[in-house]
Amino acid sequence: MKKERNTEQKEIVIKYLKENCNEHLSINEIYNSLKEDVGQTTVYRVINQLIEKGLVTKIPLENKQGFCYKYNSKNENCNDHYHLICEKCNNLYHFKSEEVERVSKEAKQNEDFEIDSNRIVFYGICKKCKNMEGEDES
Amino acid sequence: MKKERNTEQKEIVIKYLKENCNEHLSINEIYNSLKEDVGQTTVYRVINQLIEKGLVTKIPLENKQGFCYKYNSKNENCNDHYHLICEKCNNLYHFKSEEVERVSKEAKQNEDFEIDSNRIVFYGICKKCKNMEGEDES
DNA sequence: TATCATATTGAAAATGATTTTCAATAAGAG
DNA sequence: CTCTTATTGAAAATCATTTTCAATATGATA
Repeated sequence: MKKERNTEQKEIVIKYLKENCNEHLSINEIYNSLKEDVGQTTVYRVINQLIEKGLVTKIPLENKQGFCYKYNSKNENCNDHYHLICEKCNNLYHFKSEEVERVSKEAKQNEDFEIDSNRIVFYGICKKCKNMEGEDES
Repeated sequence: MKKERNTEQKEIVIKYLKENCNEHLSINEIYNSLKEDVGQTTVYRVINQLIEKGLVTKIPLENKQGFCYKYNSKNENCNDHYHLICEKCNNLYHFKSEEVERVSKEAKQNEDFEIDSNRIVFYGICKKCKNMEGEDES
């Protein structure tokens, strides 16, 4: 039963995540913004602590290895949308859907699986990349 | 315009993937099964070729870095289910849902985003882990 | 069938993301 | 103020994946 301590670095990371709670950040984005005050190892550590507490959501990147992270501020409107990741450009889009709730219910009923609404991600092709298709293969 | 060649190794990997087309395999599982005939680098290379052709789907692992792969045999019933990954045990479950189709339509209409039906993954907690909850924190 | 250009292979090295190690520091309880 | 120990950060270790490059094998062509 170790007691967690409050440190300057932890506060800085949390502050930054809160300020950018509607973006999905890579470790590098976070570290580069804070590198004068917080080491990379610590960024990883603080974020992992926050994930354990359920305060941060980790979303796998497409194609590349690595993840992006997002602070789950329950006051903000971060629970009412889902995610679309484009397989071509890797961009992440927010997606409001009325049907997703029903999918969650189906999963619970049929599979007894509790879907984590913060972690619903669909992969595919975004508008931009769809329009560019064929431009490079004429 | 390089012409692709047919090699023994390529055939071995493809054969193995086809035989296990209803499982999601990590590179290690594949490599360990074939290591007497195919090198690891080649496993990676062949799989990447198949992904480019759309014959193999790559799904990010949860928590861990890395991916798992699955052969998309269009004859088999691999297009009629989606995926649930447990955040605790990392197990992957197949999930049949009638609602998911509607979500895809919504995404197309509202966001002009073409969801790749082979790559729909929901994260959450599976039955087994839900039941175990609390056992380690009394 | 023999020859040849080059795609493919695999071991080793390189890369990139993340974790571990460990000595130095600092939080906070007493 | 002191002391225990959680935390930090640089460097090393680890793990997944890609790149390099010399050796090999494919398949087109003579």
